[in-house]
Amino acid sequence: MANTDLQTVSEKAYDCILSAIAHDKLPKGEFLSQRDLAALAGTSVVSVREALKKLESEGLIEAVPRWGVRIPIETRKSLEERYRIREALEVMAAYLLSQGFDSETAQKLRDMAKACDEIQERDMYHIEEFYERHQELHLTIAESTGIELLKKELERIQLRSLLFRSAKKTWTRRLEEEGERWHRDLIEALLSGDPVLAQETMHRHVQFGLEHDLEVFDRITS
Amino acid sequence: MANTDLQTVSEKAYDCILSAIAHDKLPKGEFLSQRDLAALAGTSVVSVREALKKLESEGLIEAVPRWGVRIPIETRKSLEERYRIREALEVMAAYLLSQGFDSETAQKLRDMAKACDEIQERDMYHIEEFYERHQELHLTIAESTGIELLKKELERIQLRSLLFRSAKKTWTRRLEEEGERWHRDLIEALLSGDPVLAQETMHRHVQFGLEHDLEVFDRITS
DNA sequence: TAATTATTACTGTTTTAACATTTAATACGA
DNA sequence: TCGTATTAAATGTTAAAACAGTAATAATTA
Repeated sequence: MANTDLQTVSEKAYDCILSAIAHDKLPKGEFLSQRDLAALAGTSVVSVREALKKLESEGLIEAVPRWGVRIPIETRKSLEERYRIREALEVMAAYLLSQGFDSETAQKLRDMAKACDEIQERDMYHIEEFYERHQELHLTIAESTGIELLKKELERIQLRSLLFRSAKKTWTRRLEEEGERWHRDLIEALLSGDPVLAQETMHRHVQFGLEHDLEVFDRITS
Repeated sequence: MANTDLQTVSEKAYDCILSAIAHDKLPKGEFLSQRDLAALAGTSVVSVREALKKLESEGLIEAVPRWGVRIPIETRKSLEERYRIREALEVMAAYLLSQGFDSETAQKLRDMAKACDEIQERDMYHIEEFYERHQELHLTIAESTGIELLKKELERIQLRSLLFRSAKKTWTRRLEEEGERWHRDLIEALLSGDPVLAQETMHRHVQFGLEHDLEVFDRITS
């Protein structure tokens, strides 16, 4: 087969634009010039158009035929909708995981949960690292179900949170009030063997995440 | 804004290839020539590449960089994985719908369910129409929750079933054995106001769909 | 001066052609 | 006849230019 090491020019453009979105280098809500994006990425227009097609499928940009593309502005509703999909997928993951797992993955999940809790307790200003580990933990949960598509879809949905990431530079009081064994408790519920407990705990976990993000959102937009 | 009536050349290529997949005009599992696809669609190569990018994001083709694209061969596992995502989304839809709806949508759903049941009872050889109405009903359920993203994601996942559609030209005994108020019962459970009953009924409904498709799949591949 | 027309400079879109790599076939030599 | 080298055709990929619209500006006219 082909050498999959060196990335395609189109992928390079994708990474470039994605990074620009993540670091708030691009204006939101207004249409972007594809030629400017090509200049930014150092590629031709068709390569950025391929990249934009992928970004559109991930919900990171919205495209209007014959008009252009723009980065959607996060709203309270888009936040809630995204969390509903997350909840659906993650509760399913919790159910499946509670139905069967090997001791190896169990240990891995416990370790990752512990790492999450410790970052949160040790230094609550390392928020970037916390979010990274937190997302990694949730993706690993999905992966551990054996349903590959579940991880893939969750990853896709989670990518949208980049639209809101730059805003989440600070903790909310909610996070501090959570117990110091927050994620470890989640994992233990998932590994308890009780599907109802697993689903219920995951439900509350995601629900908490939504409320947290909404609090940040309201603070910013006010 | 722009005239959204006339479709883009890229969209035309998309429709063309999608139709070709749905009607089994393209070989599965082996790599396809993009130039041939361009000739088939009557467009240039870059336009079909844009179309392929979208098809890839929907899981209808898989792409290997610098190598090509091919239509994935449906397997027992891919079937099960897809149904797991469906279940996650649809159970969520059932929960949300049971929590609140207006009488107008309730009536619409009852009508659609009745239509489904009647097609099934009247003439069990109109399978194409049945599947169309059935899918329409489920999408309307998702839509009625008010979470637009839920319908969108379900639509995306359901599109993958095209890979298997050509095989589903016959009923299985399972379908005949189902009660003649099958879908009406589902809708009544969703509208009962009891979230647990709603979720549980939807769970069984999707589970039944999986078992049905698996039966067809096994019959074909043996 | 105000309104209208024409021109210019942008936009997204699409095609054509060129590039780079790989597969297949042919020709050549032992 | 077998094996190797060379050539030819085909592939995915990318860039550059042409196309088709739109918006804004400049020019012209009433």
